[in-house]
Amino acid sequence: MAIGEAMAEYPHGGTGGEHRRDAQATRRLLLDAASDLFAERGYERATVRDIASRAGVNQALLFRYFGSKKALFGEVMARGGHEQLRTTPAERLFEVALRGMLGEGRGPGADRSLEVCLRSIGGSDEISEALKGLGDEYADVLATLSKADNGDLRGDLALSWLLGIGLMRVVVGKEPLAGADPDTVCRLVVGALGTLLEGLPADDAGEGPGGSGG
Amino acid sequence: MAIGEAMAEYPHGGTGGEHRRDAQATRRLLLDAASDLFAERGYERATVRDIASRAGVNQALLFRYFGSKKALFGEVMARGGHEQLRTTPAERLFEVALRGMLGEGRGPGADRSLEVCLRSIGGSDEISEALKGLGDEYADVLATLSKADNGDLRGDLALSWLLGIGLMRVVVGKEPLAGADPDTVCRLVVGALGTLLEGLPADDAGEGPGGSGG
DNA sequence: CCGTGATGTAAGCAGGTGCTTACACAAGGG
DNA sequence: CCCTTGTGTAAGCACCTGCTTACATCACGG
Repeated sequence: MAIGEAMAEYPHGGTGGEHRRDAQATRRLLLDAASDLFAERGYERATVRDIASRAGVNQALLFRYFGSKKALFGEVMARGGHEQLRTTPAERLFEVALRGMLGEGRGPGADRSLEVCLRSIGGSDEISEALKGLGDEYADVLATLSKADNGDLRGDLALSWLLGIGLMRVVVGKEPLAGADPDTVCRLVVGALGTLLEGLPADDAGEGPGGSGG
Repeated sequence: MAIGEAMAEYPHGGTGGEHRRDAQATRRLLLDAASDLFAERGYERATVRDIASRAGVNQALLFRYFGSKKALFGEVMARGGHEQLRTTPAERLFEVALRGMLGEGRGPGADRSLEVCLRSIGGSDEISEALKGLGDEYADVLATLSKADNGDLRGDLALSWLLGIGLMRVVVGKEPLAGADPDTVCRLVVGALGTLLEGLPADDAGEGPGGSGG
């Protein structure tokens, strides 16, 4: 995943498989490793030693290139994220983000920003601020889906549900939610949210309580 | 369980306000301090030194009386919690828990178990297991509010929203949700959940998107 | 009175954390 | 060639963590 995506051409034309001395390449190695570990363990539990080890470099380089663990976290969040926000129309954002959280299209390079957020809760206050910032961007878009005067609050509530579902499913692993079919979950949630955000394109939003097949 | 069963009369009949050498009393002091700090900072960020300091006793006593930080956490969770679960009828549980999370009736001695859960996410796996257990109890009750065949999944989804709202409001402090009127939030959420759990007593569940006054 | 045991305390230990420093190796230019 | 500059590395520092140990202090029984 992380390795081998830009190791083709080195400035000195190295043909060997060994990674020669290339600051940009090791920088990216560190960023990739940090992205993975932050998503897997959250900010606090991902140690700089683990990150450097997974990147295959010395941890001192991490501080030479990024200055501090927090700065590295900032670069990770700034790099990976926001594609989903930019490329997804508002009325599809909730479902796309929800399906991303439910594990669909969790390929390499997928946007795991929300996952990182969930696993980093309770860390330092500065981290919480960074996470609040990302949440704001999502909530702002979701708020446009309601014409009510408290549309921004409704956007917050929709985002809350999104994160709560991710919390229980990805972080806690609570059953039966953790093993539930993404389609079923999505249908139930989007249907219920139709009351809150009338701009959501409901599959079959009006379905009764006994509806959805498992 | 262990506390409060022999507190009233001291063996030496002490009438003074000063706490004499009383193991039960210091045990309770430690439990109270731990309860507060776990709720404020979560499990990991609440250190045994802070807990002992807030209790006004030496930290060695913490280990003498509880053995380990994890055991202390277990006693805290076993002591405070579950009153809400036992004393609240199923159809009111969601709203009561939601209002508790929204800050109403947050007096001393209130059940902050869910708050502790939220702030302790990402800690050690054993802690996550304990939190999953508490979540199971809530979700089981909520699941009874739907007659659908996937009622347990619907219960999980309702609990997810509850925790997600607490996450954004209490832990992250995201506006406008953090400062929103509990009544408004409750009305919006319970209304939307009416689609999911038909057993919820909706205030005015059928309200349209532009309804609720802010 | 002193001894015994429960209670409280200061100091320390082993391990982990983010971060720094002193040094080794590889290029490029004089 | 040597010297400078950029890159990689091992070792260590200062601090914090949960937890332990050796010691003081009080209540009570002889």
